[in-house]
Amino acid sequence: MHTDSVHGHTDPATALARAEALCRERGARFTPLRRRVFELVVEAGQPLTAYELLARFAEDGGNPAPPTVYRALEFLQAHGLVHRLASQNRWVVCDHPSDPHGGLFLVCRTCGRAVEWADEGVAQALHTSARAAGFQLPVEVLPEVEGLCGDCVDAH
Amino acid sequence: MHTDSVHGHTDPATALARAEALCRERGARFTPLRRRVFELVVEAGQPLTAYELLARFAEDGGNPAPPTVYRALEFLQAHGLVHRLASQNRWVVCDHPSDPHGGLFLVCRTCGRAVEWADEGVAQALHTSARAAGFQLPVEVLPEVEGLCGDCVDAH
DNA sequence: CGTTAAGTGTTATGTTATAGCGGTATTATA
DNA sequence: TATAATACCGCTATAACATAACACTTAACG
Repeated sequence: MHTDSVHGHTDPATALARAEALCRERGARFTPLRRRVFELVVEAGQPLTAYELLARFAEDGGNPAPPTVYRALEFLQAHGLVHRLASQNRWVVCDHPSDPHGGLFLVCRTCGRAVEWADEGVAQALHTSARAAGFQLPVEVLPEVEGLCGDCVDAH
Repeated sequence: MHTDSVHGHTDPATALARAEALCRERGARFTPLRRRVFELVVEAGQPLTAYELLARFAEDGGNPAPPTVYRALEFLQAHGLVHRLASQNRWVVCDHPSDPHGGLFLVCRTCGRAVEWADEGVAQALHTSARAAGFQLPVEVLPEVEGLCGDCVDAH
């Protein structure tokens, strides 16, 4: 029942095509720089810091300064193509940029991998709890929690 | 039914006495420095950055370097006397250091105030969801979500 | 094709956090 | 109580994360 609620396994080419289509649809410019940043985040397959992205540009022979990368990330985030993991200072691809986001990020304390897990139960519990506390939450909330992923549990 | 599940309104003297007792009980040293850091966090009544704490020491005429404050905060956190809001890079007092922590942090986007709201429903939903994703979470999880507090909603 | 807005390069700087060393105070142990 | 072991803290330096501000280029749109 939860088996198809996980995201995170789209292949890079598909993700890129989807991102491009989404931007075209919205009249947003998927420039080479933004495309490259997105591609790097997709290829990483796990959350990256902005400075790790800078380092990968350097490997390419490129040499952008931090603001360049941060601006691209902000653009991608604004269009739902990546998420910022605030608790990790890292950025991660979103594989379902057009779907609603009710759920949570599960981040493995050991290997660092993050899974975006859709679950209306969590979203509802959060909203109910927040309302009881007098808080108004945005429609989409994506809390981040740290734990151990299955692989790392198995590996003791 | 949720009316007594909020924390955050203990007066400073009580909080200090409680912290001191808890440390004595555990054989942990509640040194003047740690006491002072705790006191500053309590008095603030809202989440503070480490550098804001440093600034308050400076007002006192003190002059500690960052590691001094970070170390004290780590100690206090280890004993459950403060929480680190990872998404905010801020630290906030915990008013119920001996009780279990199932719930969430509600942080106001506008005024910055944070409320630690106990709610087993949220904790359960998170654990259920995490298990479905193959993750193992620590017993106590305290996700942070941003929204608008009642006061800031009222003030438009 | 010229005007405007958006995007990017670049420099500089601000903010948050930690490594590591050496000295002092406290605790444990004999 | 002497002394060994440990915990604590001051301090310097630097790492890691993030943004302000301005100049220049390119794309969008009449």
